[in-house]
Amino acid sequence: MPSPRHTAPDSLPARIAAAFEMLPPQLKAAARFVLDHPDDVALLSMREQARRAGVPPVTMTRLARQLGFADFAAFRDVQASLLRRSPGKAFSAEFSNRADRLQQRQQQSGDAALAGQIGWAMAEHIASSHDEAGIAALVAAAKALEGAKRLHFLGLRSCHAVAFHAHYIHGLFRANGVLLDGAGDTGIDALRHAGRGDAMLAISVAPYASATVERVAYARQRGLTIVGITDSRVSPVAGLAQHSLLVPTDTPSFFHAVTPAFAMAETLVALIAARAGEEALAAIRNAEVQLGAFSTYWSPKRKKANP
Amino acid sequence: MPSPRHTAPDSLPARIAAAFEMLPPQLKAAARFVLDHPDDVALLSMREQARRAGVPPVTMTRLARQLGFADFAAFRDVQASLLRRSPGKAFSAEFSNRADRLQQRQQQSGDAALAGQIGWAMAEHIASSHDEAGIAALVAAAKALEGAKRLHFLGLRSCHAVAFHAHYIHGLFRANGVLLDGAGDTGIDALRHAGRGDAMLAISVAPYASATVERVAYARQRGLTIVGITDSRVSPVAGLAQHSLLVPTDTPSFFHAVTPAFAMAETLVALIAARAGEEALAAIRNAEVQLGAFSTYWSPKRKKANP
DNA sequence: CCGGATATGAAACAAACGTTTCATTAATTT
DNA sequence: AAATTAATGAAACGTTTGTTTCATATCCGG
Repeated sequence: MPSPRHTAPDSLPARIAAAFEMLPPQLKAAARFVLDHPDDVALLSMREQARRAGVPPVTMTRLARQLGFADFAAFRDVQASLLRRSPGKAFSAEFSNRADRLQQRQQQSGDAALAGQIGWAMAEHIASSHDEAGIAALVAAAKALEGAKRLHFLGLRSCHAVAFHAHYIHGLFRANGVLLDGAGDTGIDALRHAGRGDAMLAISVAPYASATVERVAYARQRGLTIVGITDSRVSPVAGLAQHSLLVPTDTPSFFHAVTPAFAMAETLVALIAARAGEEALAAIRNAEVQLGAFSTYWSPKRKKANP
Repeated sequence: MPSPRHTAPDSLPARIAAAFEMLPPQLKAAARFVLDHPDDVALLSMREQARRAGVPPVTMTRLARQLGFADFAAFRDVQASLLRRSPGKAFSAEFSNRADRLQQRQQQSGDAALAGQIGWAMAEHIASSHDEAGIAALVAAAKALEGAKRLHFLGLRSCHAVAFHAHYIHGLFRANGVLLDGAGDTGIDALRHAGRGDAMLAISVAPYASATVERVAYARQRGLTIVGITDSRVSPVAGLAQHSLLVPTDTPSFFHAVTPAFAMAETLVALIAARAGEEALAAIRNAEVQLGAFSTYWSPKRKKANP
């Protein structure tokens, strides 16, 4: 027996159900199968579905077209994306609306399509890395870091920006952060005096900078608690870290996206701040005030109102 | 894309991870892809997975065998059954987790809820800033920047990481980028020799660093083309830039999220690279090869298999 | 009962699939 | 150094895929 599912008012299943009565008998048979076995659409070959539905293969093609898709493949793709555990699924209708729009956009010209896809990929990556399991890992990592005597930030090359930023915002409420940026090859010096009770946040995505790996290994050996933000559970730093925060990095562009790692770092530090309580909050406010005294920040000038 | 996931201790992914170190390099590449994209195993053709993993098709067959399956099909079937939402699964934690994920999230305790909300906000912000209008602005900005003689990157304080990163990835395919980081208060020097034909990418979100505003104003006066990544139509930088890319920055945390600005910068540079064509692409590849020659990047070492 | 439409499935199709084979290269052992 | 084993990818294999084509069957308004 098929598994009924309650669906959003204008979802694809709902659309099929609406069109159902208007279909010729054979297409109805095919549509019935699709409604009752939505998962199979993406997981079985079209011919296999036809077999199970008791219709010839052509009918599946015709059904897809009848529903407004160019292909059976197009139909299948939609079902596949609904099945993926990663993305929009976890999130509201707002998001899946956007998914639809993205599909339309794919037909646009090169630049716009590329930009749209990159943006979408990043949003999805962030959403998926902040899912249930990701958040659990995040909270655990925050707990592991908050008590550290010194917190070292390490990220080189494409990941340096992430380490830099994490260190910066961490510095708004805590004075025990150390950025291991290796300017003048001093990257490892601070670690000489570090040991048990200290911690490190290491960011590393493919291609992994070997200097990062070396330093993490060194830190590990010295007994630091290590949290890694990386792109695979088998990346070199994932192997060395007590806590690994995994972020997807692939994009339609030629670069690996660093944005998801950046997002993860921002969330992590925010979490540490939150756990540090009112004291930290006050420190953040205080930081801005102090900087304001030196006119670090711009403030709007009054203009004359129109007469 | 793709999404790494944190998994139960004895699940299939965990088994793969365990066997991972014993595998020869090519199989590792394949295994890495499988670990990082478990959904794709069931949803993509084997050849497509091989393409994405950067290995020849045979390797996927070999991987499946190595893991103890008779077929790639057998392996795929396991992954497919993990993906199905259907009956047998209906009682599993997996299913109900998903169904109620949003609701649960709201009831979660402070830390997890906060992390979830931050993640959601960031994903949302990125998606919304890559909408129709955002993309149009992005493409226009890329066009404006691609022809510049020199391209200056400016971002201070919380935005420095963004400028740094944009400069870094831009440097992978172009040699005309200049980072105005102002170390030792040299921030403005490079601008003395800049003028019409040059361009600037300025990143600035509230609270706006006044030094950034000053320098953008100076650049504008010297005739540079200016693209701003900022958080408001009425921010000081938006008023000075020919092209403004707007990013939302509010979060449930005490910090302004810089992630959306970071994402915008990454997309922008990717777009410039794409428009620069094959030449730029080759340069990017070349950059990685050259760095590889100095062993900048880590590459996996083989380990002995069990006797 | 006819005539023009719609509905249907068998067969043929190119394309893509997953696998096998085999020659070559890289490691390891003798 | 030589001998042996493991690892690798190109090419070719026979399947299976999803689609097109076309001839037949069915419907329905005259």
